[in-house]
Amino acid sequence: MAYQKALTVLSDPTRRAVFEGLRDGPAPAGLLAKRFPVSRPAVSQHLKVLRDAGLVDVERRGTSRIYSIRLDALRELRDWIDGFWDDALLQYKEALERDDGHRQN
Amino acid sequence: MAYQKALTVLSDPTRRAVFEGLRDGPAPAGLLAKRFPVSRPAVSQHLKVLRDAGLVDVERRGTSRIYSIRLDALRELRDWIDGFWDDALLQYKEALERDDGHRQN
DNA sequence: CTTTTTGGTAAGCCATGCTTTATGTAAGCG
DNA sequence: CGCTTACATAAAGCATGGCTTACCAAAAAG
Repeated sequence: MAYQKALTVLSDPTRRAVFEGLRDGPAPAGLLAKRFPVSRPAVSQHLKVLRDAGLVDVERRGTSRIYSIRLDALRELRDWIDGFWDDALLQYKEALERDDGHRQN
Repeated sequence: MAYQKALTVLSDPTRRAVFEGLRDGPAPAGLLAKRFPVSRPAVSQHLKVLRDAGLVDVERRGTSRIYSIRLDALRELRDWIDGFWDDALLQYKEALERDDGHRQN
């Protein structure tokens, strides 16, 4: 049930942008920070939140820390959304059929 | 690019619960409100936010208003997550192959 | 046309949390 | 060893936003 944490964490635009910055591959914190109009500590804190939520991984290499997407939490979020979508779609189809049925009566 | 609004809106636990309350089918506002430990106006406000984000639809029937899931916004969110997931998975596989390659050298 | 039912709107309080500046830490470098 | 690089952590300010109480609106019932 960690999709809830993921949703909470991905709600902030800046943090979401930081996370999306890892979409093409791992990157060091500094490089991520330079892309956004907020201070470097701000990005650092966002990364911490993302880490605590299990959305990213860190690996120290020399003085820099390489961040990367972590699949587990992302998968839970995907599964939740997909399940929700499936239910909603099914609901929609059933509603259509009910309407057709009524029209025939 | 409405997945951003969806993510923002679904970050609040109560609001998310209200939204999930529509997962099994449409429901009137009052019935939704009774399920949660917050006041009815609070739920009303959450429903307004969900409506503004395009996540739910309203239909007036008598004095009550029937809320239901709206597919469009949900689909955008699903597509974003799925795309992100695919990219992340691809990244993971490439990383594995790189490691294997290094091991063989 | 008053009352009831079912909700939405307004105002205000208060906690959460995002941001910045300042400081701390650990690894490479000369 | 200092010094620099690269980043984290701490403290504080300030805005956002969720909750409650109080009030309003519209449809149905009688």
